[in-house]
Amino acid sequence: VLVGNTLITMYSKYRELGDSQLAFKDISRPDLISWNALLQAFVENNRPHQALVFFLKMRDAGIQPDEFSLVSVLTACSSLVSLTTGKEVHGNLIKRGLLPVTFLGSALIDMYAKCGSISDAKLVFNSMLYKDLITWNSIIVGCAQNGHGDEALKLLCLMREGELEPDNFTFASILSGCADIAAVQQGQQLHALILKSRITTDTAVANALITMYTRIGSVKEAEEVFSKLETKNIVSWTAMIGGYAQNGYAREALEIFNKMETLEVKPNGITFVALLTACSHAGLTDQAEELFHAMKNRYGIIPGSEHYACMVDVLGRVGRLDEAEQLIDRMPDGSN
RNA sequence: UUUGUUCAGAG
Repeated sequence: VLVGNTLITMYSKYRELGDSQLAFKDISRPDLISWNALLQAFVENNRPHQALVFFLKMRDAGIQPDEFSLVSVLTACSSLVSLTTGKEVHGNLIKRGLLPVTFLGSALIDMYAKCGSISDAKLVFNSMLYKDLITWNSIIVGCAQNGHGDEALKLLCLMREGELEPDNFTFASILSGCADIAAVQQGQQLHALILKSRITTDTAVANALITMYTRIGSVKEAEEVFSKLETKNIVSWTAMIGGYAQNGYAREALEIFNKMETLEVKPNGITFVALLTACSHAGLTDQAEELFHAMKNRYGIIPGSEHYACMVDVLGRVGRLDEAEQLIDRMPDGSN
């Protein structure tokens, strides 16, 4: 059993979910850890629905889920944005007298926040006696992602009044909250605070700064953060391209995309959304068509409805309405 | 041997 359980997890880390399932089947008497390991494998490999199905199967098999199982299934509810299922799970753990401590607590907060019920998230947060860094981060992220950037900032103050030091997760999400409400002053204050700590070099934090600055039109500041950042990832590049696009700098957007290509950084679907909007805002029809073609043929990215929408916009703006219509007819999701 | 939080996306 021990070897089998280890195998389930190992295959899951290597994104071989099928092998994890086989490893589970090969265990003659799977124990609670076996069930938990495969449940978590579904979650980690972006199969939240299968995770829920497996969770029900587990109960049918007479296995009482423990804290590990519940945290995993709550994570699945978060990614499915399934508030009703999440509440059911919460109700069950209340009935069983399980308290929302550490892992369970933050999983609940995260579930409620991701499902848009920030009031429930706060109830859980306030009911918790011991709050660690991740508990705080979970509620701060919840506020930041639900348009309550001001509350996120207040929570940051409260957190620092206690003995807890915010980390890169805290700053990245708060900055992104500031970008959403265009809280310029707070954002700059945070930037100053970050420069004093050694979090400056964190990629996610820098990426959030880039977005914050381009949202308020400070392209120069964003460029400075971007150029100083040594560990650029695809989000950094896409944020900068999108920042240029939103501020009308289509040429610059296309230029750093070329730079990306020469450095052999692989763009993703979101990168192309940013590029196509840059073209559509600037009326660069030919470039847009080239990019749309390249994304399929050179990069093997299947265009989604968001890319088709950009192209329809591009063609529509120059009066090529028939072609726009034909494109819609060829869309994979024509109902969009 | 199994569990929680962050950063980029169009119309």
